[in-house]
Amino acid sequence: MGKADIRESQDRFVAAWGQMGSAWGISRTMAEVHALLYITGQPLCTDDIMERLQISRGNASMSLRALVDWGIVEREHRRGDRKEYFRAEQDVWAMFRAIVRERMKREADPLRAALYEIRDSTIGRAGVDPGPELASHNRRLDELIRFFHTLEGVSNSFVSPAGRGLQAAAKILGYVGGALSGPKPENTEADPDTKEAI
Amino acid sequence: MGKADIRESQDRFVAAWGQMGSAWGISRTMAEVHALLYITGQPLCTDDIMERLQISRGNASMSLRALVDWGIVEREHRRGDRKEYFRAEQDVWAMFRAIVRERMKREADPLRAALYEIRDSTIGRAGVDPGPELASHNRRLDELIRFFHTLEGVSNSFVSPAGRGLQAAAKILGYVGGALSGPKPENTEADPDTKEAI
DNA sequence: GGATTGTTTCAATTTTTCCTGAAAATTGGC
DNA sequence: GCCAATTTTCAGGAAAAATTGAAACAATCC
Repeated sequence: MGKADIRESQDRFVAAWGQMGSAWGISRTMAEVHALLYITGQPLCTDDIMERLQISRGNASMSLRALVDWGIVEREHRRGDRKEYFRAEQDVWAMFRAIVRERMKREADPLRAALYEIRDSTIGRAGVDPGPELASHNRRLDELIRFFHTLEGVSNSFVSPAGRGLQAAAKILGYVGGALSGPKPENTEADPDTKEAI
Repeated sequence: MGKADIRESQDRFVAAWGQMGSAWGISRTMAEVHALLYITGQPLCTDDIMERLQISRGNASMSLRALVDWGIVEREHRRGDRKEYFRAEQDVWAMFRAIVRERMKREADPLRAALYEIRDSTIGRAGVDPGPELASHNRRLDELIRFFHTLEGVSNSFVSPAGRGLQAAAKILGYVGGALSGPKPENTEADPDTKEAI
């Protein structure tokens, strides 16, 4: 179990993480850079990363910046050294929260906005019978909107700091589960309008 | 608000859903086919879909099969008609559960298996001091494994049928939240070993 | 303030993924 | 069992995404 073994183990982790990333719409390299920073636990500079992953400077720079934007990697400076170093968030739950926060913001929110927009421009004039086809079209859009609304509520409370967020999210989920089928869980004062709850 | 308006509204939904899909590692077309089936609510045949989305027969066939594999679209036959028709799951939560189930199975499970494999081949000989570097490497892997273990537990209970699943998932989440910081929530008998819980 | 070290940007290229269309296989009706 | 309608497969081509590398830019030191 020497340094070489650890290095190989790290490389395997990097590969596995990179593969997972690409299944989730994240560029393989970006996921690999993150994996490397996480698994080494050390702050690394651009050159370290380029060498270790055999990627170009441009690619490393882009990936690092994206990771910093996502909030799961941070820059670090050292006195007497002009290089920038990068360090990955080491708390897995904090990392997960950052990812959820970011993906909701980038993907779910715009989709929800689009859904509202679509519904509002098709809902038909007030007082006029929409006809069965439009009615069920609107119903489907509404159900989806409701779903995303709930999802956003759960995610918002989850994303708030520390374990508190997890418990808040659990509460809302429990409430939603209750509302969907069967009696409410006891001891829950969470608002069904999940956006405001917690 | 005529048929043409509904059609346009559907098209906009299809486009929005397709875009979201591609951000999540699902081919745009596959997401669009699903969107079309969901938003029309009607069973459609391959030709309907080809024409509406302007895609090739091969593409339509592949996308439909994938959707069926995912469990969010089902085949439908009609007497005296050799065509196959396809109908999308209309319950948004059921759809979400199917997606979670499938993605866990395809991506999280293999990753977790890989993590175990990596850890077990690097953990060092029993009784031999691993040294600080290997120790913290192993700790990081373990934390990740624990995280995925928990995630799997939450997802497994969630994925079980109906609102029950949601509540079960909420319970586990609440427990995890409690364990991570602060006191346990009351009224929770969920096993911390989430895999077996529920 | 100029030299040096380090970072970012982006057009060109490579790689990957997706899609097409026609051929092969399958299915249902008779 | 045969035929025609329908579906599936897959090699090749098209489109999209990721990556490189070099030039522009920025920061730091002396």
